[in-house]
Amino acid sequence: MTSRVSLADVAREAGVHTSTASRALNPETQSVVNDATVTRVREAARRLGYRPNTVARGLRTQKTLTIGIVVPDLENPLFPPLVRGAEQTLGGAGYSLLVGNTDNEQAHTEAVIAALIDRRVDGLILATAELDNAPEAWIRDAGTPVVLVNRASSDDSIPAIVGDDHVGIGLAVDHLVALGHRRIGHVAGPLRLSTGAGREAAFRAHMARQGLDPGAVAAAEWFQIEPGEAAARALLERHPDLTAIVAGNDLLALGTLRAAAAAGRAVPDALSLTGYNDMPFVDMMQPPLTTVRVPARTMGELAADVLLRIITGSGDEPRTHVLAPTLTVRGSSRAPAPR
Amino acid sequence: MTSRVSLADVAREAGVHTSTASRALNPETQSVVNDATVTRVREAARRLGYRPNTVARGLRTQKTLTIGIVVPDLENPLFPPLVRGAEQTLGGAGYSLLVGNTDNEQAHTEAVIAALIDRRVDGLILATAELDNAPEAWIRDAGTPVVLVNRASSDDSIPAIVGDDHVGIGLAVDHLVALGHRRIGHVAGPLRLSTGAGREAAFRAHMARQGLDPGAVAAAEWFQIEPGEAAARALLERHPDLTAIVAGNDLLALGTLRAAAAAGRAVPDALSLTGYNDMPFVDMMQPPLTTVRVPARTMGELAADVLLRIITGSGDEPRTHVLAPTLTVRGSSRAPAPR
DNA sequence: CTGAAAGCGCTAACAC
DNA sequence: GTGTTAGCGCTTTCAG
Repeated sequence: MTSRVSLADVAREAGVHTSTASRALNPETQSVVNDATVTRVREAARRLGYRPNTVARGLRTQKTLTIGIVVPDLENPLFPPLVRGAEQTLGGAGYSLLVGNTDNEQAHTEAVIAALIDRRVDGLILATAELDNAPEAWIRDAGTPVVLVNRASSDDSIPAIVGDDHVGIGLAVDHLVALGHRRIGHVAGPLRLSTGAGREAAFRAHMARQGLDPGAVAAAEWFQIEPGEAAARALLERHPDLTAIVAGNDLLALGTLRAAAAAGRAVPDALSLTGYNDMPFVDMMQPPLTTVRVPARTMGELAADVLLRIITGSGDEPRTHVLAPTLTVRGSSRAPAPR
Repeated sequence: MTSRVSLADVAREAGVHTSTASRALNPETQSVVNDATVTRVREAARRLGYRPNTVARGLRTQKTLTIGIVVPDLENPLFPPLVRGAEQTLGGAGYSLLVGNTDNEQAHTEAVIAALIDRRVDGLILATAELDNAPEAWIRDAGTPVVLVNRASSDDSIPAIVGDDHVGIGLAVDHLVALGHRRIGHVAGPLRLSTGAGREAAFRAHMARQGLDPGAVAAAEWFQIEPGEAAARALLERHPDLTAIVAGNDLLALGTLRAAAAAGRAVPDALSLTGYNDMPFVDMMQPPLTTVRVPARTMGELAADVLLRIITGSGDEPRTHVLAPTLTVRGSSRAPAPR
């Protein structure tokens, strides 16, 4: 039970008052204390194996050195790099990370955020994608700093780290058009999520801009393989003449791959396909996926940076960052077969 | 600032003492209080938007309702399901999860664990694989309950949730032998990690049991693709006559795939390959990977269960659970080409 | 430079 | 059934 050593024990051992021990141990206030005393206290602390109680300190200082991060689904490969990036930056600054999963359920999301706020996290990184912004209102009430990641908010006073989905989808559409495709469909993500809705709107806009029919769209229930497969199947049945499909993310693209196989449409020979996110390992799939690259890890780091800036009140006004996506061309897209 | 409502505010609003308010709000002690009072207090709490301060409660009760989980690398696809499983089970019981990454560095691991203990987590799930058990000693000193996952400890009083690597590697070796392979190599994980060392030993044992040469082994620096590629390259140069390779995990198998391609050895035609873990998406690789399945999510749930049991002191002695792996045969293994 | 005293918000004896 | 009191372990005025 070495660790149940309290500051009082250290103070007694060093023959000083707890307040002095506190000052000697805290780098900030250490300069106020006699050098000899500092040494004596530190020595005692070391000898006793003293470890400060972060909970007690947090109660007193109203800072828990803990940040909450909320993601829809840690098993979606987009999120681990993001969490990792945030953890890295935050850890370097002495913060720990409380991670919450929401499964994209509104009710669950609110419960998770509430649990985090009850634990008095110093800040919150929200990577949830629900379009409904209800939580944001009462998070502000709670006075907890927030940064959004991978989605914007209707409340634009909240900083967000987002990829530019309009540009990204444009990259995919233009790539396919340049290859010679004209009948292009879209397997969209859930339209109740900002990423799903945003990319769908972008798809329609870019198709219209290209003078092409933007009507071949099917939305999946979730950003997962099976729903993507179902949506793609429906899309291919309704529009058998499509020569290419832009998927709303990589998991939907993998589902589309399955649906295409089931429909006897080999990718890329009989159907071109693009994904979104460039999540890990899609370069090793069969075929390797052409996809729009979103720098997930960087987004996590950036979100942490901005949050830290808000918390410490340092530096300039923290603002929304829009990251430019790039297109990674691989084997799943090629020129359509001549008719 | 709705949330800066304290229990004292609620008590005042309801016209009772804080202790009464506390009792009325706590389901455990609520029965002690007059029903009418309970209603009045709850009403006041609702009206004021009261949220309990978990930090203050934790200081008083010595329970933070927080569990720490330590993983080597969240970007290794093995771990998200594991963390997810733990989070699910823990969340249902009112606990939140602090997640720490170690990057497999001893020093970093200790710092992360220390940070968690300083935050007075109620328990710790360790999925780190370092063979050196140093941290375990002082975790016990701190009195924090621990469960190990994906590796055992030399201190067998610590419960662990592990897959049976000896059996798992046996499955892979026997599968390849049954296909007709005789010259089989092993791309091992880092031997300083329990999983790396354990699987390597298992490989040698099973090869010997089969009366085959167990000497074709190369260990990778890390459980990652590039180190796997390097180790596989070295192995194939040293033993060009190998017809099959058992990789220490799926990432190493993917690296081996690259090395094989670079050496002009098509998988599975000119080289059979097995992985380990059956991490997400390896079924969609080219070729789909034959691999030993480890139920990561179940392991996370089980670890959480056991930990909860220790914390609440309920039920029988928590013990180590050894989960039986299974072999998933896919496209990366087949009979060797006739010579 | 150091000690005394107060208090962060809550719960748990112990009274009445 | 409810109020009083004390204190979890720490930091931070305020005195001296």
